[in-house]
Amino acid sequence: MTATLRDVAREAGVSIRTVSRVVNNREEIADETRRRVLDVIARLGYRPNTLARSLVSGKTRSIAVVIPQITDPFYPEFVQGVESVARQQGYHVFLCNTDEDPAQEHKILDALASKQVDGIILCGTRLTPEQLIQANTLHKLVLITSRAPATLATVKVQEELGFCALTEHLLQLGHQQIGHIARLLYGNSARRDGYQRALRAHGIGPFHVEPVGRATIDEGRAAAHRLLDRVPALTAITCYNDLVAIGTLQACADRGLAVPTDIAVVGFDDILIAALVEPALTTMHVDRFKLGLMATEQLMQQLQSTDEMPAPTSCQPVELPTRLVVRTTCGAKCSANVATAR
Amino acid sequence: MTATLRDVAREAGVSIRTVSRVVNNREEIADETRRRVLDVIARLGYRPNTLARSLVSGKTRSIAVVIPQITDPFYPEFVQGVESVARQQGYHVFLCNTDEDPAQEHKILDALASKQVDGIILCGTRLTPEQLIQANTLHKLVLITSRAPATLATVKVQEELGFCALTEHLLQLGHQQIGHIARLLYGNSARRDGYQRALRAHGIGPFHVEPVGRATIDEGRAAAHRLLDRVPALTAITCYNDLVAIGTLQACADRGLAVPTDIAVVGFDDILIAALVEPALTTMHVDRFKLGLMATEQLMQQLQSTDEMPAPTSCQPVELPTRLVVRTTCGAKCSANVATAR
DNA sequence: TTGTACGCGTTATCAT
DNA sequence: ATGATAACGCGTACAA
Repeated sequence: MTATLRDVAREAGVSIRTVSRVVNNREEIADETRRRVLDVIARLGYRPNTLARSLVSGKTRSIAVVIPQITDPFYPEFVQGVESVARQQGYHVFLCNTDEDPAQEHKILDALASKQVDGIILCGTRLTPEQLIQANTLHKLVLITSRAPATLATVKVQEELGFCALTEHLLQLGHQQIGHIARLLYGNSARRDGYQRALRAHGIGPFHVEPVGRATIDEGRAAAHRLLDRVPALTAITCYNDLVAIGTLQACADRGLAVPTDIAVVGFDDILIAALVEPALTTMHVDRFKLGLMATEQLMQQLQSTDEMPAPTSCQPVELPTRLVVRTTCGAKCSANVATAR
Repeated sequence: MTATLRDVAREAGVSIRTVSRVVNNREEIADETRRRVLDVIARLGYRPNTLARSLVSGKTRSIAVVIPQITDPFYPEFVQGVESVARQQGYHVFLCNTDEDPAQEHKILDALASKQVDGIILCGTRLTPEQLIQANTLHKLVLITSRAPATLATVKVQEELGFCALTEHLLQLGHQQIGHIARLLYGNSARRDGYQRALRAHGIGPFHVEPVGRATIDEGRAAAHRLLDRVPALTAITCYNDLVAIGTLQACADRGLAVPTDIAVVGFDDILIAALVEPALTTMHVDRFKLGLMATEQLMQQLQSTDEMPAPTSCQPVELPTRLVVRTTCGAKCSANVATAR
């Protein structure tokens, strides 16, 4: 069906090796020969078989990006970043959704090992540290997470710092009763920690944390209702991310609470929708495209490292700063009122 | 480094062939032998090398989905659909962004041929019909588009029909001066055609079509301004998609036009944001996840077809219906007013 | 039930 | 400058 080196060689009356040389622009070849070979290549529509190449070289020039769900608004831009530097470097990208299921994630990693991908970017993993270390022996791995074994290559968003600054912003506006809707992973959350750290710095307590299972609009709405039922005096709610915040906005509307007059709401990530809802959401911007770039560059470094000359696996994880985006839902414009009101 | 069949064979004191049989659960093997082999496999952490397998079988069990941009809100759910049935069938998915650049698209298709992917789902292609037919000789191909050569396997959204129904809805509400913001590809657009068909059916003219280069919020906003400058009497604007419609909403706000009181606006696709903007957008729902499913199933059929028994390449393209979602921006609630007003 | 040997399409090592 | 040939890791006739 599709032409091989041998076909070209036979047709051009040269050896396989010669064709191979022409294809790879190797060494000197008689111009006359090269011309003839190139001619046959074009005529037969020959294309090198990457499979065979990879079998010999041990490299596939393909990587995988493993994420919970591409439909989560956080990931498309991230993946775009990954793919853009990957292709620029001649790599192709497998996309794998785990559906937030650890078992599925495990199966995927296993299958990718057989697939001989050169490296993996693993996001929002649900695996245990031990499993991650195990996976790292199998793959060249870059993790995108805030809770990772220190020995693994990691790129992280400054979640705790960012969320602390976000909460601090509300505190500056005079809020004292601040709640938080958290998404806990094995009981942990860097964002919740940031929330708590900010309150603690101001000597404010207790914490009002309400968990969601998944970080969706609907779960956010339900959680906000639970939280407000429990602590009606809240003047502000910090949300795990923008989707949850939008759900919270809906819950406030359900209860006839005006935002930001009666209560402030803030999100995290700054997804497209955040700027479009009414009232527009105050949030922390996370440059997800850049995060994808950074992760992939990190991975590429690992890929270029040899065994004798291992990459300077900077023990320090690469960190991506966040940026406060003040819109309407925090009531920043009303800061004077709030300040004088207390 | 990583164990091969030979390693396992040597270690277990059997032949390569025997190990191969165990791995593939082939034929009968003495339980004793199988046990011993499985034991060694586990101990050595052997994993079959898919590369080598593929080289022999001529199948990689990987497909590619080629799209303009994963950050376009249309695609994440589509890709999710693709990946879900692909994995279920044991296939992995390469994700390739063309950035809406025909040259890039061409390069990608070329590279994928070398990659030996088993099939490709090609969305929103910018290639010419001739190029597509050419590409189809190189790949098993499924197209997602409204403008495709009839001989190629295609899954299409009922864009013209859907847009016609959408426009009809506005006509039913009494609108007479209806504009359209179009995204033209080589001068064509199924959605614009639907708009025109609806008007024509009611004997209404002329058409008021304003083009955008890319279907984004910003371009939509600018186009809406141009359109309203040109035809201030418009009582409704139909937009190529929801992003453009949101831009149009912003343009209306810029001009102090109340929606839907002063002017109606409708979109297409029903992306998540459509329900969240204020006022909520009336639009046509396109089940993008299902579209992904359908495309992949179509491709799987092709993959299972042999040369002697070619797939019944249904000359008829598979079609996905759309569904009208009435929200606020069309002013359906005010239909009585509008009807009596004329 | 198990083993031998060849082929998949390339690259790379040695000759010539 | 060019050619024979051995890997790469696996599946599979064909033998035993």
